[in-house]
Amino acid sequence: MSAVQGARARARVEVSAAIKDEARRQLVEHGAAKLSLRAVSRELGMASSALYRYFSSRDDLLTALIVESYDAIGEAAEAALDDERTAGRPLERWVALCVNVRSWALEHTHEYALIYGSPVPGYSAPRTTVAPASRVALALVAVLREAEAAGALDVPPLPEELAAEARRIAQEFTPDLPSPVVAALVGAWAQLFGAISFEVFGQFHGVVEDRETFFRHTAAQLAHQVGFHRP
Amino acid sequence: MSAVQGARARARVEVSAAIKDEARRQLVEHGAAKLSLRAVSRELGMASSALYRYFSSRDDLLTALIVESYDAIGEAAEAALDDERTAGRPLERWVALCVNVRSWALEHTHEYALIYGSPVPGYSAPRTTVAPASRVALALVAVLREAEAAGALDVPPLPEELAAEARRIAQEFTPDLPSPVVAALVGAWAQLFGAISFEVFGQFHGVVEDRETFFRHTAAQLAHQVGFHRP
DNA sequence: GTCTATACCCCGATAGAC
DNA sequence: GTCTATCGGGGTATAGAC
Repeated sequence: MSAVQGARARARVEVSAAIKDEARRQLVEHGAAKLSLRAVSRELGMASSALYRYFSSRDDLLTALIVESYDAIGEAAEAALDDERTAGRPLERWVALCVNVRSWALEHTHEYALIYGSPVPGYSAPRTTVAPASRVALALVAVLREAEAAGALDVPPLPEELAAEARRIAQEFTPDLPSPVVAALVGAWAQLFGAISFEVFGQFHGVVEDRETFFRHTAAQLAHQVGFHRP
Repeated sequence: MSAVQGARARARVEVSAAIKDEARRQLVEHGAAKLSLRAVSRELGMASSALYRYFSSRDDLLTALIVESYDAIGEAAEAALDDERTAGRPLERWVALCVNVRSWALEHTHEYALIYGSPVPGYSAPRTTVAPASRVALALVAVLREAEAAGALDVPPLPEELAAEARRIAQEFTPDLPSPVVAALVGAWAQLFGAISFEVFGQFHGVVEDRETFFRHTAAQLAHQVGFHRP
């Protein structure tokens, strides 16, 4: 206990953090598939074998980076929920949330690629990543709840073939929202990341110039898709 | 000329094709970042140095794979334009095109990841990839042209801040379509691949079950976004 | 918890013989 | 156009001393 163990624990998290920081730096230069414990240890001035006291394998380190990335983008999304400037205006809040997510992605393109790009070959994410991975979606749900409470939502029409699936999804994740809204949200969620990925991964090069304006329009469109009244 | 040179040329394309096939197989197992000429040569029973007669570098081979992937998904999209069953029904044709693209992606997940997933670190695509990369978008444009000619499009409303950008994009790529339609198309294009990527990369695991029905709905929604009348 | 040393693998690219 | 040999790197992971 006490002083000694406290100091040891502190040292442990500090070294752990230094390893993750350096690993993130290498993500930028070489990508997730080539993340290497040896290179990290070299840069940190440690023997590679010492790292195994902190992360039991390369995949273990990768998992830590993935979880932290999901948490960071999730926090960016959640920050929009606490912004008083948009209190009581759910549409603006929706757009702000999308904008926050996009900004995080543009500022952390390699971490974004890690979680929303191609899966890392040979790596299989453990269940511990599931909860952090859903934070953005849950933040979107929170905005929809506010919108629904404020009467800002029309339930979007849903083709019959989709009704059962929509009910199932709503039942499992947010039974308090109308199932067509939930189905529309899942679609909008995927499309939102499509817009962000195209920008982050460079597909808009030479096509879209004023990308922020363009993105705000996309976000507003997606809002309409999930039921927000037209502005 | 003639017989001998013909035979040589034939042999050359055949070996080339074998190399690319094996490389594609390795893409599946190890991903683009780890594509290795040595591994390919080993599997083919050749010396690694022999491969350099066919591809001057690893990146050169990667470029060939990227171009062929773009061409293949582009062909899948274009196939929808030749389908007589949807002649004269542009909305159905739009949906069919999207469905074709999705099917190709699901059947070639690793090639899809190569072109629409995270960029390969350290690799920079040469200009030769640009034309193949735009085939899907051009096929979407072709459907919109048919729809416009058939009077099946309402011009979607566009916020003022976007008007200039929309005109610029339309001017550069398809001046024959109304600029708001073109702007909406760019958005829909990105969102379409968002829907596909979420499915291909596994984000719908445990969320969406009947993915084909769900996708058709998404495609129809995107159609509406670019101006198709409601069904 | 850190080190050195080690086993056993991988890679891109080139030189020079045939 | 294919080969062997080579240069000069890279990696995961473990053993065993301190």
